[in-house]
Amino acid sequence: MKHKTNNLGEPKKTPAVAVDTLIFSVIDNKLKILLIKILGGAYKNKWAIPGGLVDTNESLEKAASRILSQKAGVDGIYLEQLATFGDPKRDSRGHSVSVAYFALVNDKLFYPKTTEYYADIAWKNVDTLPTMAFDHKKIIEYGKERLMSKLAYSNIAYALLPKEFTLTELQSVYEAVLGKVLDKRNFRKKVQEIKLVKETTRTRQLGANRPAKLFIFTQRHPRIMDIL
Amino acid sequence: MKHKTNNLGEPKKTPAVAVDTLIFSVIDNKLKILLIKILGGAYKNKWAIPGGLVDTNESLEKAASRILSQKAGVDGIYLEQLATFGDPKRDSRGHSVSVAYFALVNDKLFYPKTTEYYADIAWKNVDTLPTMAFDHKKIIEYGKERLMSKLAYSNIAYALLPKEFTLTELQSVYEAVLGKVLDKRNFRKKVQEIKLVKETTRTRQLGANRPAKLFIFTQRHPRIMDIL
DNA sequence: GCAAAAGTGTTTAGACTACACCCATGC
DNA sequence: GCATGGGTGTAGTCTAAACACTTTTGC
Repeated sequence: MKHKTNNLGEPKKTPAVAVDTLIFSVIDNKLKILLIKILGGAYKNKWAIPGGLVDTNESLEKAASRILSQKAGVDGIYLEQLATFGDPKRDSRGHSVSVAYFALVNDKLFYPKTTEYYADIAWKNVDTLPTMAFDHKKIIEYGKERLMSKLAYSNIAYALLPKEFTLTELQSVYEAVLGKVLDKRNFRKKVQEIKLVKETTRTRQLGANRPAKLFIFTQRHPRIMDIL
Repeated sequence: MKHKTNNLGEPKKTPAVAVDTLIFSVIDNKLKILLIKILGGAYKNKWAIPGGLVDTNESLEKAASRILSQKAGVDGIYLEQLATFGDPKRDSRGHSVSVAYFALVNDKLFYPKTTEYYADIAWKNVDTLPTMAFDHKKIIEYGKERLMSKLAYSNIAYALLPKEFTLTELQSVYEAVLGKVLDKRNFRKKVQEIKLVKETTRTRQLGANRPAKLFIFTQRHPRIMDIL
């Protein structure tokens, strides 16, 4: 906080500030995370979560959005701060403090495409990660825990689904994140009782079977509520 | 994360990194926080939570401990990361990112004494705060929320109490933090059922009344458990 | 009429809430 | 014997969990 200066009046040396963002989605009933492959340098060809340095006079949230937009082509998604990692050895090239963010997207919204910044970009299963650069494996584990608990006590699942969805789709998002099967009747009863979702008049039919009612979230803004 | 450099090979400019620590305690059945009064500069005589800049090659936790020890004479307490605040306007003197930590102490352990770094240091009621510097009021509110919820689903109350305590003392810590009265019978039943505490053979007698059994925490390390 | 996914209720056990009186002590 | 805080049990309500069959559709 206090901008102490040394006896030369120069600012004291502090670590660099970066933001790194975990982008989660549920695809094919699996919890996935968007990873990038590093182009060059000490960590060449290692996978990492997208991130970059924060500019002075830029807020952390703005930096996170800017970096995601510039480097991964991802825009306008739900973002929430996760935690800050500052171990001096987390990056072998010098001390940087990373403020980790946590984002949820509905995969239908966008397909990753490599940019000039990265060697590759891809959705990876969260529980079979490739070798990760820095302390990113730890950050992902931490983020997964957060996601699991937020799903249980808030409505953020809305960020993982399209506007309209079936209750089966909603349930399988929960099952993919939590890694366990849920009781269909109890689940449906609960999400309607607590007004997490409400039904529309529309239906969707995929195969040769009964059409499913389409539902929407009662609120598409983060809100605390007991779900499981 | 990535240490981008500009075309001169100089490191890109990022904000300064500080840590600020919320030190909570329950004193006289009130939730209090340890505040310092700033000595000079733009925020002279405003109150703030103790903090300071992080050195390069110093971890955030180490920086927090060091600063608390140097500047407030507080050592060896429970510390946990709260969140990071990075609004460019949070400090009028320049952009700094503050990693806020959250500490709990048993007031019996120490009495604040002013150091050369501050004009004053004192315990203040959390719900009647003086005018605060920076965005510290917001940080305190955030920390109070965290404390309230952690008390409900973990055993961290141990950090607010001495080794041995009565159930009445334990209950009033909960009541002070949560700001509401709890049912004595239900509270006692619960904390023993879930083995949050266990009784000792010792008792304590204060006034002209029945002596109270003394209890200890079953575990004095952070652990998740449903309490309320 | 059959395959495939959607949809729907009831029972049971455990947890949480509300609530009032006796106990041990010092003076 | 009275004032003070310590200590205890039960009944009613609510919530969570377990569980299986009927419906609608396309072919």
